[in-house]
Amino acid sequence: MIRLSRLSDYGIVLMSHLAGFGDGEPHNAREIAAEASLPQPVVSKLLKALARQGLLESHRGTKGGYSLARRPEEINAAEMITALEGPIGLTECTVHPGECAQEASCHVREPWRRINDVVRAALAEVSLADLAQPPRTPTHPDTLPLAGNVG
Amino acid sequence: MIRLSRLSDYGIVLMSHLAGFGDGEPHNAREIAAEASLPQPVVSKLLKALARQGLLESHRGTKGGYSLARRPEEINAAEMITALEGPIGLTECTVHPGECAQEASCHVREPWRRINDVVRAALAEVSLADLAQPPRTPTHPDTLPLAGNVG
DNA sequence: AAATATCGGACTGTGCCAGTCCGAATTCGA
DNA sequence: TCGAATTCGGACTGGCACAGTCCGATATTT
Repeated sequence: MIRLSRLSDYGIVLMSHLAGFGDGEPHNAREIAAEASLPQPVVSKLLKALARQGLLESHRGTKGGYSLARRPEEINAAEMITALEGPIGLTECTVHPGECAQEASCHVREPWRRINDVVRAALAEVSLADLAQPPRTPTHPDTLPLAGNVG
Repeated sequence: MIRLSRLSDYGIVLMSHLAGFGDGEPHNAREIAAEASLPQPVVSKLLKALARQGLLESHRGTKGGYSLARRPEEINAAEMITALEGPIGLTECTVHPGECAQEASCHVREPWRRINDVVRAALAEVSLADLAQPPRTPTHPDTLPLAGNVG
């Protein structure tokens, strides 16, 4: 259904919570889980994955935890989704060329590729800062790319 | 993975084949299956679903089959996807509000709604005619909405 | 040394997807 | 009027990815 998996959705919520803290300090999985009202094992798993992909920095030990690897303005939705569930692509052939037997004769492939690029671009325009802010007061109201396209 | 299901992908390919025939005549499932090199039961199932959603007209009997309910220019990708796999929405709460326990306190919801709208709009701009045409000669080259946004 | 974290992976159940199949209803042609 | 071809509507099944849990090892702070 062109839907991201629930875990990925959670992951982005977690990122927005981390951005919301404002400090650069590490926060541990338990704290973030409580903040987001999500089960702690799930949160652990997601934070692990995000750190592995370079969006978070991990800090071991007693006062350890996770902190954003970059400023919220420098992290976008496309990155997060890619980190959480692999390359963005509506169709199989966009992500894994060559696995579809009828690629050569497929007339629909090129249009889909363009559509994919548009979706990807739309997601790349949205920063974590935009996601973390309350709806009515975005960080960069003038440059928020979605405002003009939505009714 | 923000991916449409394989069946939906097939469904759109089938629609583009039907558009490619050019005539308004009904074509049966076996013929279309052969055209698209897909198993016939799958094709049957998909055509059934598309007809049920009003995108195709079905004709029973010996010379029966399926034909487009509207002209290819009047059918867009968002419709086809919606018909094949339900409402377009990246997150659960966009499609089924009220099922997520933390909707009230979720800061990310509103931004996601805007992103959804952008994705949906992008898909609505692409007509079946655009999909069915060979890549380099779209029906409406000047109004094809994707051209400007892609590198 | 003890406590607290992450790290890395294995593990399991559930649900949806992909695909098949069948009987009934409908239409066309002879 | 009969038979053939086709859609229609639904049930059914196997497989696989997702969702979520758990544990031992490692690192860091006190």
